Order: sequence, then C-alpha cells, then structure tokens
Amino acid sequence: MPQEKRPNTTRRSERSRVAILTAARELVSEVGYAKLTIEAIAARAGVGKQTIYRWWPSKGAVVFDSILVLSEGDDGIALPDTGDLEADLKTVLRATAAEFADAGFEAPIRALHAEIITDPDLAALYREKMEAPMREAKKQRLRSAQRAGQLDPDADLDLVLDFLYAPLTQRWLERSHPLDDTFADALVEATLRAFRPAQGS
Amino acid sequence: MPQEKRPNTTRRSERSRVAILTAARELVSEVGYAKLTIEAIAARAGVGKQTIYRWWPSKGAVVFDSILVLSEGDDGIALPDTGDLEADLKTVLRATAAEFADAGFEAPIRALHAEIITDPDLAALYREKMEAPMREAKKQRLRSAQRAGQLDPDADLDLVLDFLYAPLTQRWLERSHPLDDTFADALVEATLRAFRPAQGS
DNA sequence: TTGTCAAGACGAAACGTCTCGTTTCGGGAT
DNA sequence: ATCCCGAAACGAGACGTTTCGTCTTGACAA
Repeated sequence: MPQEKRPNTTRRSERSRVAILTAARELVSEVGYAKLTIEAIAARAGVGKQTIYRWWPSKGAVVFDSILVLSEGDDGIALPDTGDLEADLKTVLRATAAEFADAGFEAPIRALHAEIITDPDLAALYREKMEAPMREAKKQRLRSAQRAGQLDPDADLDLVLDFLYAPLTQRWLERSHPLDDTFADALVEATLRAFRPAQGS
Repeated sequence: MPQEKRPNTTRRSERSRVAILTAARELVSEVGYAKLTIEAIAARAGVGKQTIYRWWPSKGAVVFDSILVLSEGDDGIALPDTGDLEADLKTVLRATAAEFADAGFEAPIRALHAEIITDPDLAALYREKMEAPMREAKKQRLRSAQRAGQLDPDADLDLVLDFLYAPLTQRWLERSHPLDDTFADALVEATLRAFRPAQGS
C-alpha cells in the first residue's frame, strides 16, 4: 500500500506555516500564479524549501490553502433576510460583483479557478471546502423565500443559484463585460421571473 | 515603437506549420497542457524549436492556434430554426453538452479556458476569434424567435445567452454535476420562462 | 543569394531531493 | 520541579534534472 509517511503534525511550526501561507498569498498578487515559484515563497517566508515540500504536495496546494485561510472566518455567514427576496439578492450579487473587483482578491482567485479547471482533485477539494458551505447558506435564504411564497416551491435551488452566479462569474473570468450594479440587478430580476411561484392562487 | 520583426511569411513552410499544430493538439490531449513542452512539440512535429519560436510567441499561442484550426470549418454555421424555439434550443444545448464530453476536445478546451482566465490578451483573442462568431449565430436565432413572438422583443440577448450557456460551461469546467439532457432541457425551459413575451394582448 | 529549415548546443531559471548543522519539543532521570 | 537527551522539524542551500528561450550551424529551396 502507498501509505504515505506523514510527518508529526504536533511538532509543526505554526510560525512557519503562517509565514508560508502569507508569502504565497502576497506573491500571487504581486507576480501572478504562473510566475510564482516555491523558492520565492520559501525565501520571503524565511523558510527552507523542504519545509514547504514536507507539508504540501504542490504549488497549487499551497496557494489553495493560502486562499482557504482567508475565507475561513466567513464560514458561518448567512445571507441577509429582510423578507424581500429580490432586494436581498440584489444586495448580495452587487456585493459579489464588487468583491470580484478587489485587487487583492483578483489574482489569487483567478489562479484558483484556472487550477480547478485542469485539476480534478483540486476541484473536488474546492467544492467541499469553499463552494459547498457558501451554496448551503444561499440555499437557506432561497428556502426561506419559498416558504414566504416569493419563489416556486418546486424550483431546483441548484439551478436557481447557477442562474444567479454562473453568468456573473463567467463574465468576470472572461473579462467580457464590466460587472456593474445594473447587470447584477438584471440577473436577479430575470432569475426571479423564471422561478416565481405559479400565478394561479 | 516596438515594431516587431516579422519573418517572411511567403517563405513559410506549410508542412511545418501543420505538423506543429497537429503535434500540439495531440500532445495536449495526451499529457495535458501543464506538462506540454515546446521541445516535445518540436520533436513530434519533426521541426526545430526555432521554427516554433519564429512564428509563435508562446506555448499558449501555439495551443490556441491548434484549437482555432479545428473550429475554423464551423465558422459560418447557423443554428437550427424549425420555428419552435424551445425545441431548437434544447437540440443545441444537448449537442453542446455532448461535445463537452468528447475526450478529444476536453483537454485542449479545458487548457484554453484555464489560460484565458489568467491571460487578458489571450482572453481578448478568444472572444474575437471564437466566442464572437458563435454568439452572433446564436443571436440570429434568438432574433428570429423575437420576430415570431416566442421571445420578449426587449430581452437583452447577451443576457439570454449567458443564462443558457454560463451554467452549462461552469458545471462542466468545475465538474460539479453530470451534464445530461435533463439539465439541458431545464436550462432552456427556465430561460424561456424568464424571457417570454409579455402576456398581455 | 537570401531566408527558412532541422538539429542541437548553450546559459538561465526552477524544479524536487538531499545533506548539513541548528532549534525545538517531550519524556525520563535526577 | 528541573535538567538532560534523543528525535524530529527547522533554515539554508548544494545538487542534478528539466525546460526554457536564444543562438549557431550547415542544408536546401525560392
């Protein structure tokens, strides 16, 4: 069996771990993922290369962890629920669009998506650790709207979320259109038209 | 000005050009884009490395061209127009989903998308040479449907296309769900609900 | 005769492995 | 409670390998 030899986690240096993840995140923003080197991460973190190779299998894994750390604080968030689904969704989508424009997030998240496309294992990890929790929070809000009669109770919530987010992220990734509030609002309005409750009482 | 020195195109070897593009396409499918090397392309094509560097600026450009060649035959295509928009769109989306499953196309197109995400210049080239012609053909079909009263005449056609295609390509890229006919049909139905003509009159 | 061609030598850069001493940690003996 | 000591991770960087993009050579074709 290819039982991999794990180093002893309890003796791991927290200082080094944090320094590596911080250096990775900074360097991705500065030079881009493609030009990022393990040696540069080690140098900036003040760490031996072996310390990186001991705990991470690849450059992609390091960068993934460095991004994961950022979103770990936001884990338990819930979407706003004022009772007005359309207004709440517009708020959230506008915020998402604004987040995409943040220079500090742009380079690392672009790199993450690029890796996800070609690496099935990383894609699975991404769905489990980052995508799934977010999706569940969004679904909670949609279920609340279903109970309030603002959304078709039979709607496929995964499909609803794809309608809301897939065009947004695709346009951002491909840089094909500016992501302004008008677009975010149009997305919400069209999606709600597609999934509003049946008219007849 | 950085006027780039172009080699003499008239003396270019057509045999080498085709061999390079063919080798590039084959190798991407075999070993993946990340492990693809210029030297391997040159070796398989029976070509000197300099012959590649003379005509293409980067590995990405070679692979892009090798994919572009494939789609050049399909340039003037039009979507089916039987008069039934819903049926036609389902046909097209099912075909697109099936195309995504084709093993020969999968690796190169995944690589292309990964590069597009991180390379703005390549993204612009992609939109101009591959995305725009396709989008225009699809819009033609949608305008026909607008004239036939099957689609809201005021609908933003770019938004309609994003609703139809963005969820499909996103699920394929992220490998989050299987792309079956049921999903394709659901996409079409929900999109048409969102953009059907006003009920009145 | 001029410029592209195939072939491959070349230095630079980054890889992943490895070997150094050094530092840190936990358990046993004092 | 304090000290000692071995084990393991640590910082640093040398090492051989791979791939890069450039450069050189001689053949050949327009």
